[in-house]
Amino acid sequence: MSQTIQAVRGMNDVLPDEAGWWLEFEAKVEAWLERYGYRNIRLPLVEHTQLFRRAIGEATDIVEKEMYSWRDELNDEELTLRPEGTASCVRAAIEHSLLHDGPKRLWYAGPMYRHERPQKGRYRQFHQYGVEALGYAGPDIDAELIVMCAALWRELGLQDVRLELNTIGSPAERARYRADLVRHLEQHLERLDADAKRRLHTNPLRTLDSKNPMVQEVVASAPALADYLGEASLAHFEGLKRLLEAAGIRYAINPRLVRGLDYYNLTVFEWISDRLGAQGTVCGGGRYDGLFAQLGGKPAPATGFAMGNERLIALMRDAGSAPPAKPPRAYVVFQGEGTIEYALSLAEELRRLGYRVVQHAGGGSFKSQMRKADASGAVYALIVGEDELRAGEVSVKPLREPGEQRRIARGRVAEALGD
RNA sequence: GUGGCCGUAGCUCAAAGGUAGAGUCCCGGAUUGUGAUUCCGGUUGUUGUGGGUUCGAGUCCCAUCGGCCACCCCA
Repeated sequence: MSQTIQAVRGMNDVLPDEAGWWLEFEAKVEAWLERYGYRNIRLPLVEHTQLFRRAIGEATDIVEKEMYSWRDELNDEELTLRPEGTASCVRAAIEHSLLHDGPKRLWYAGPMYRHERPQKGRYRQFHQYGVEALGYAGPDIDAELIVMCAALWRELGLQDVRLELNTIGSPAERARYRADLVRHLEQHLERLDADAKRRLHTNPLRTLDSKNPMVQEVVASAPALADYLGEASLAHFEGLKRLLEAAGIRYAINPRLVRGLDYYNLTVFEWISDRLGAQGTVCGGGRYDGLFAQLGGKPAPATGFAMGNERLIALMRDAGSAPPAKPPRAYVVFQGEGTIEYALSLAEELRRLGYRVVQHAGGGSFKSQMRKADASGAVYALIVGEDELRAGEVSVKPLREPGEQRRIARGRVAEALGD
C-alpha cells in the first residue's frame, strides 16, 4: 500500500498552468453575464436530500444512483452534495421571496457532484455556470438565453458548437403522450433492452433517446410527441423559432431530445460539440415552469441552462487561442550587506504603482538568482548590489528585448519599466 | 454500475525472463556582480500498490488502486 494519499477519484486538481485557462474563461463568462444584466447568486454545496428527490425526479439516474448523500447524525438530517444547481436556485428564490417585485435574471457557478464513472469530460466533481431566468413565461426569454449562448461561444473563440432544440409540451400533453408511448412499447417488449424495460413505467420518455439500434427501431414506429401538443405549446415553440431565426441562430430540431431531468417542460435545448468524444454536450437547458410549485412555492414560470466548465475550457484550448501568460514586469535580485531591505522596499513601491514585481527569495548565488529572473518570464531584472545601495540607484537589465543594462536613480525605476 | 486498452525519473519515452536507460527539466561550476545560447559535472526511481510463479520478474499470473475509451447518463 502506497504511503501517499491521492485525490478522490474523479475529483481533480487544477494545476497553475491550467488554472490560467480557468481564470480567463471565468473572466470572459462573468463579463458576458454582466452585459446581459444577470445577477450573481451564491448557493450552498449541500442541500437537504429531499430537495433533489423532488426537483430532479425519483426515476432519474442522478437520484437513483449518482448522488453523494449521507445522514448527518449530529442533526439527524439527510444531506446531499448538490448534483446540479437549478433546484437550489429555485429553493432560494422561494425561501427569500425573490420574485416578490418581479422576475429575476440570475447566475451561479461552482462545483457539482455526481457519482459516475469518470471519463474524458465527465468527472465526479465538475464545474458549471448556471443561468436562470425566473418569472418569465414567454418564448422571448428562451430566445434570449439561446442567443446569449451563441454570443459566448463567439467570445470564447469556439467554432463548431451546434444547437439542438425541441419542445416537450405541457405536463398534461406529456401525460397523454406517455400513456400512448407506453402502450406502443409494451407491444414490442421483446425488442426492448433491460434499461428500456425498467424505464417503461418510471420514465418511458427517456427510451426515445436510447442509442440501442433495436430500441430505436421500436421508437421510430412510436407515436410522436409533436402530435400531442396543444395550441399554446405550439405557439410557444413557433414563437421561439421565429425569434431565433430573426437573430440568425441556426438550430436543428431533435424530436428525441427530452433531457434527463423531470422538471422540464416546453423548450429544451442542448449545445453540442463533436470534438469531445462521447461527452459532447457543452451546455443544456430548458423551461421548467412547474418547479416552483413542485417545491412548494407560489407557481412561477422559469427557464435556464447550465454549461460545463471542463468541457468548454477543453474546447477553448482546442481552439488554440494563446495561453494566458501573465509574467511579472520585473524580478528583483540582490546581493550584499543590507541590500535585501532596500530591494524589498523597492519592490513594494513598484507594486503600489501597479506593477507585477517578484522579489527573489530562497537565497542562492547571484548567478542562480539571475537564472530565476529569466525563468520567471520577467521583462526586466532589477539588480541591487552594494554599489547601487550606496549610490541610491538600481541596475535595470532588459531580459526580453535587446538593450543595455542601465544604472538609474531609484526614484526613476518606475518610468524605466514603462507601462 | 458494465466492457476494452494502459500504468517505468517531475514530464515525453526506451529496456521483448538475466546489472533500470535516453531526452527534457532541475541543481552546481566554467578567475570574486549577470539570465536565456555553449561546455563540464550531479540527483533523477520501492518500475502505481500488494501478492504469486521462477534460480532470477519492469517483463508472466492474480488482486487492488488510478488513467484513457466506449456503454449508461449528462455539463
